[in-house]
Parts: sequence; structure tokens; C-alpha cells
Amino acid sequence: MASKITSRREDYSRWYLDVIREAQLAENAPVRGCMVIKPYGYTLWEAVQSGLDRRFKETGHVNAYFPLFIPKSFLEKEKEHVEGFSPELAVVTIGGGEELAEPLVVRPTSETIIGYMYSQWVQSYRDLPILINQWANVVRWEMRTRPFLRTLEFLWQEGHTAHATAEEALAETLQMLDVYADFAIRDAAIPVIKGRKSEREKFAGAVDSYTIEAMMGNGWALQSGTSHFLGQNFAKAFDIKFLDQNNAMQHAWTTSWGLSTRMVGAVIMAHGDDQGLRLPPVMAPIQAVIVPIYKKEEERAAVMDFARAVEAQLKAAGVRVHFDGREELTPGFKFNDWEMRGVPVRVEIGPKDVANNAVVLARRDSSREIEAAGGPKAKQFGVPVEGAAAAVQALLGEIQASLLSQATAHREANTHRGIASYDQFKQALESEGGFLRVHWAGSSEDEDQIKADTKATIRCFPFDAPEGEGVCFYTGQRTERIAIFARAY
RNA sequence: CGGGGCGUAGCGCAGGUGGUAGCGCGCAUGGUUUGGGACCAUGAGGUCGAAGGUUCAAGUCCUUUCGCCCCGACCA
Repeated sequence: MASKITSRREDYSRWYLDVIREAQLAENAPVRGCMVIKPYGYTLWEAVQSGLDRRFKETGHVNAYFPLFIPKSFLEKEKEHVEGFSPELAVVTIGGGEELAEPLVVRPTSETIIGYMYSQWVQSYRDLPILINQWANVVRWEMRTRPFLRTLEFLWQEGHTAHATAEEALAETLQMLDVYADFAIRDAAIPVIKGRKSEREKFAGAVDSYTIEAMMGNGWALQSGTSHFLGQNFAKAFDIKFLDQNNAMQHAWTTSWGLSTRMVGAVIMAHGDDQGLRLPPVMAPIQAVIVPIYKKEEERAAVMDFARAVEAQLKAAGVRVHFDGREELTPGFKFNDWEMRGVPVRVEIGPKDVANNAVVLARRDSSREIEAAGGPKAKQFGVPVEGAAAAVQALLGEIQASLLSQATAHREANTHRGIASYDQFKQALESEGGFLRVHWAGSSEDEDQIKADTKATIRCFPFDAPEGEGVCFYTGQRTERIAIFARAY
């Protein structure tokens, strides 16, 4: 019974690919760098969508849809934007067999076409703010791809707002960062650090970019969502102008913010273990799986009836439950199968349980080893059937909290502080990896040099920085600024 | 775009010196099994990535070509 999943220690990158395959989340498509998201993986994406969409609407946003094709000239109107995106554009030059008068780019992001439309929609301060989100696919012709983390085509949402004042646009930018962080922490159980991007890492065309950064199982960082304050850059490029209360013509202030299918990759890498996926109950497509167990044919009917009644009880209580009635597989196989696929709670029901009028509950976030080390009980035997749904719900809540605290503990254990020199920095990165939380007074060129030397980049300048003044490990200057460096996907 | 590797059954692979294609898993059927990845029997499944060439004969040798994977540079 050799594992079908490479251990994380042996090869993290292969582990990631193995988990995606074995959990049936996605497969490579015939086209390089593209993936097919399979139903189980897509259901996870739907959990991202519903978790975010609810929050967007609660904060006053509405959904709309803008086209896939953008006139090439649009991309060229904002200088930094075109420089940032032109190397990775897919361009359509032929349509219906005819050469096009103007090539169309497949959107890499929609600031330009939405900016164009906003310019037509905005005349007065009374037309603002515009608070629109769209769920869409985008294409960026990346050199190197990985399922969910970086694919040529990916799914995301992109919010685009326009405001009358800088203050309001900035407040919107930060509000949406909070929305992302709230989703990541409460739904995905991934602790994230909110912060501002460095000049080098910010979005092409933004004044400032803000990010939520998460730590993956191997200590690398993953930018999991970004919110951009675009200032008046795009408003000027696309002529989004309005008359204010004093009859003066003003350019609008815009924002954009996006979160993609990459979040599914974040869930895999933040929580997964050597057995496979571990899904946070809030997002799990299946929260509890029922595995009926019987030896003899005489036992079968009794076990099935009992198990179906438990299924009905869980369903009625609002638990997303799946009944694994596959006849051709043994219970042992099913246990492993559902563990690989990350189902938080397994309900085992056999003849002994029927006799006791009870069920067995197994939790995915524990194991015999973890239990032996003082962790939660991996399996609870003899849970009375009358209270099964309540017991499962309580367990789901515990698992949600436990995944978040495990991920937080992992991040803290792999965050290095008090680094005083570049040598120490390099040594910490080499031996331990993880986040390097340092005082930073360097320039963009210094950042480039560090990236060239170590592959580590500034993930963000965290908002929450209680350290106070200290000495920059690189320049030796005194500074209050804290930067988090890490290797990143 | 640089550096490696690989294209043979659904998947993973084997097929010295050329001789008409095989193994494991999976799949189908039947039977025995089922509380931590069951077993037996029978069976189905192949234009060997593509195109040219050498040869009586090519998975194997030669040429060309297409594609994919992994590691870098680039990026959400």
C-alpha cells in the first residue's frame, strides 16, 4: 500500500502535483499551461466565489460582465500597464479568416476596457462611485506554469471602482483588502498578512498595490489576493472625467482588486499533508462522508438502512454529506480515498455501530500519530446516533479552527526576526526558509540585488508592524519600516 | 528563451546487437471478500507522437518535425 502521493519532504513540487491528481481537482489540458478544472476542484472554486460574492454585495458592489477581447490600442494607453503586460499577451490577428484591421488582445486584466466604458458612463459627481465586480477568465502567456498557481488561462474576479476623491478610492482599496483577508481567514482558514507591495512588486499602472500574503507548507509565500489604488492613472489614460459640485472638471480616482483560482492552490498548500488534501469545512465540497461497513449479506440491509438514516439526519441539519455506497471497494480503500480528497469528517457505520445505536467519527485534521502527540482524538467511537448531526457540526467547527491555528503556528515557527546582517539573512533563507521579517531601508535596486542573490523578494510591508525603529539589515540605516522577504510562487 | 528529460494500451513503464509488441495498475464479467489501500479466474484494449528514408523486414537504424514534463529567467 505504497502511497500515491510523494511526501512533502521528498519533493514539495511533486507532492503538490500528486495531490491535485489524486484528489481529482484538475488535469493538464492538451494545451501547454492550461488545465481542466474537474468537478471536485471546481466546487472548491465555487466556494471561493460564493464566499467572496456575498462579501462584495454586502459592501455595496454589483456584478457585470465585460468582453474577453480588447482592442490592442487600449492596452497601450497607460505606459506602465503596457510595459507590464505586453510580454505576456495573447493576440488575435485573424477573425473569420480575415486579417483584422486592429489586433485584439485576450484580456490579461480588464482595467483598460472597463476604464473606456466608465469614461462613457461618468459625467457628473452624481454618477460616482461606480462599484462593479466581474467574474471572468483572463489569459497571461506565462513561461512557466503550475496548476492553479499559474496557468495561461485562469478564473478570477476583478473589481473595478471609480470615485470622486482620492480618499474614497483609497478607503475602497483597503476595504477590499480587508474583505479578502476576512475570506482567507474565516473561510479558507489561511492566516494572511495584509500589507503594501514594494515599488518593484506592485501592479503595472498602480499608484500602490496592497496584498494578502500567505505562507505555504514549504515556507514559500503566496500572494493570495491584491487590491490596487490606481490614483488617476487610468482615469487620465481613458478620460474618466466628471464635473464636481463646483462645476470643475475632475479626473476620477479608480481602484481594482482581484483574487483568482490561485486561492485553490493556496488551500492545497496551506493545509495539505502527506496523506493529501485537508479542506477547511467552510469550503469543503463534502463536509462529511459516510462509509458503510458490512461483512455478510445479512448485515448489509441493516447497515445500509441505518447509514441512510444518518445521512438524512446530517442533510436535514445542513451538513454537506456524501454517502459512499460503492460496492466494489473495501472500507479501507474508501478511508484512504476520502482522506486523500480532504473530506473533514468521516462517519463509519458497521454492524457493531448498528448494534450500539451509534456511529464512529473520524477527523481528517488528526491521526493516530497526532493523537499520540497530544492532538485531538483521531476517531471517536460510540457517538450516539441521536446526536450524530450535532456531533458532526461541532467537529466541523473544531476542524475549521484547528486548521487555522495549525497554519498560524506553522507560519510563526517559520518566521525569522531579529536579522541583523545580510549574511544572517542569507543563512536563515538557506537553512530554514520561510518569512524573513526585517527592518528595511533599502532601495528598489537593493531589492533587485537581493532577488538576484537569493531569489527572495519583498512580499509586503506589513500594516501590522509593532517592532518600532531598528536597523536595516542591508543598509545599516535606522528605520521604522518592516519588510517581509520570502521566496514566492 | 537557456539547461535537462520524455513520447509504446486509460495511467505508469519494459522492450541488448532490426524478425511482426509485453508487464504492473486500471477496466469488463463471474465468484469469494469487506472495521485501514482484498483475492482468484476469464477477458477487452495498440495506426509504438508525426512525416520521410535505409532494409526482404523498423518500436528498434538515419533525417526532419510536432508535442509534453521538470529546472531556471518572467509572472497573480
